Amino acid sequence: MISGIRGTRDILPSEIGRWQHVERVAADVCARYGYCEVRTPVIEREDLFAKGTGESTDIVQKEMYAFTDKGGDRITLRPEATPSMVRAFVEHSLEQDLLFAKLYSLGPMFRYERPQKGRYRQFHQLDVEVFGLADPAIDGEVIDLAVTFVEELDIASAELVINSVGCGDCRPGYSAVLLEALGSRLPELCGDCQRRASTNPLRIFDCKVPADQPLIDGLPKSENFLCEACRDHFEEVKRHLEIYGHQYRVSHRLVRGLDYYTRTTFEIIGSSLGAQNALLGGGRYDHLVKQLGGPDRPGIGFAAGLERLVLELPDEKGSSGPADVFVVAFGQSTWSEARVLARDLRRAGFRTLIDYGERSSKSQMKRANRSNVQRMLILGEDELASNKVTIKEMETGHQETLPRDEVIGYLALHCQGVTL
RNA sequence: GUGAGUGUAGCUCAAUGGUAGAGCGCCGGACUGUGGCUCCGGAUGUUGCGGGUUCAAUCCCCGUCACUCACCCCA
Repeated sequence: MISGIRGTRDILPSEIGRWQHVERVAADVCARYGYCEVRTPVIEREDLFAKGTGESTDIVQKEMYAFTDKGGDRITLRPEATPSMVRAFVEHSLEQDLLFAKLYSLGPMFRYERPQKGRYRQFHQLDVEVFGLADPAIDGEVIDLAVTFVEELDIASAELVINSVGCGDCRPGYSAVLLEALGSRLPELCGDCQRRASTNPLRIFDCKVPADQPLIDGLPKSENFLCEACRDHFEEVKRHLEIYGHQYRVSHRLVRGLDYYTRTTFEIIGSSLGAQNALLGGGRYDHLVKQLGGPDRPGIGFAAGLERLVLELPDEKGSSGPADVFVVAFGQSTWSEARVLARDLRRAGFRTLIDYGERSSKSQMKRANRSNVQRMLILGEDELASNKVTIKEMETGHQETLPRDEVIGYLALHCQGVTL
């Protein structure tokens, strides 16, 4: 037996309904907000992520599935979608074609990490991106889309957290302020924090080591060090969230791990996910498009982890419901007609089951019962002779015999969600 | 990459240094034209894999793989 690869999973029939539900809501919400779906390849040139995601990030340094293909090119399985979306936007000059470059995509990403609750090596994201709009109104609308998406999935107790990480003008100054505030106490922090102090001081705020918290809590808050433009932008984003009536928490500790973020960052946190608790996260990236060789266009977007959303979905969501009808052949001579009947019902739009192997009527009915079907349609020799069928409702046990050409009419009345 | 815990039937789990059992599920029958309830019968395991200790290992030891959780990182 050859098993699946570590960190990958099979999504089985018992779970697929929940996935389809999440994907359907995602596509639906995006369409209502004016987003166009795009699908980009799962393989890209390694450079795209080195330049886009950032050479210094863990994702690029140690988590990419990268290889040399037969032509000698360095290829990688995409670890995130944003650089691909930027590439597609630039490569096809989409800003010429679209009134607004509002795009979304749904698909698998790959990172070589140790699997954990809500974290897999192949995982799936909804990726939402907007190019060319710097107005804080779009920040507000993107966040509103994210909140609406999570709400429409009926995910309870999700929390919206926002922050501004500033821009190229003010962030270096703030980093320096942080280092200065830490000063001689830096060695008191954990090893990771000391490493962060030299690579990206803001990320000290990500630290979860309990002993470090008092010192970190005392650090100067980013809000007080934003430049005027960034501060105004952030205030406007907050104003828009208030227009929409969304609850949010400002956390100066929300500093995201990717290099390209500027100004607005946000996350929606789930409640039952364990350590990997971000349902979705994103932010503004005003220099990424240019950095990847495109025109100087701002961008903003987020990625939502579908595994995590499926995990947080209420239990009853996405159950596909029982089939409409189970055709039971009573007697050896009725099988051919029973199969034609089942075929006709299927063509008429009803979810129809029928047994195989010419098993006894008893065992067919046991299967019908086990299949949780709503009703049996019994075709026996008596019915065959009179061109009728017997319909038995499983729940009540009520049954009646009616002419065969009235069956579809009967089912149309009694089945839900059928279009004829 | 680091740490901890766990791997026994399809599922949930027992068991003992002497080559494994229950419940649920599954299949059949009682009930040959009526499912669910009940009763009766039946099938299924290289005890994750490899090695070691031992007369003998599912149990003890080592390795490995997988899963789970946490670190790291992030969706």
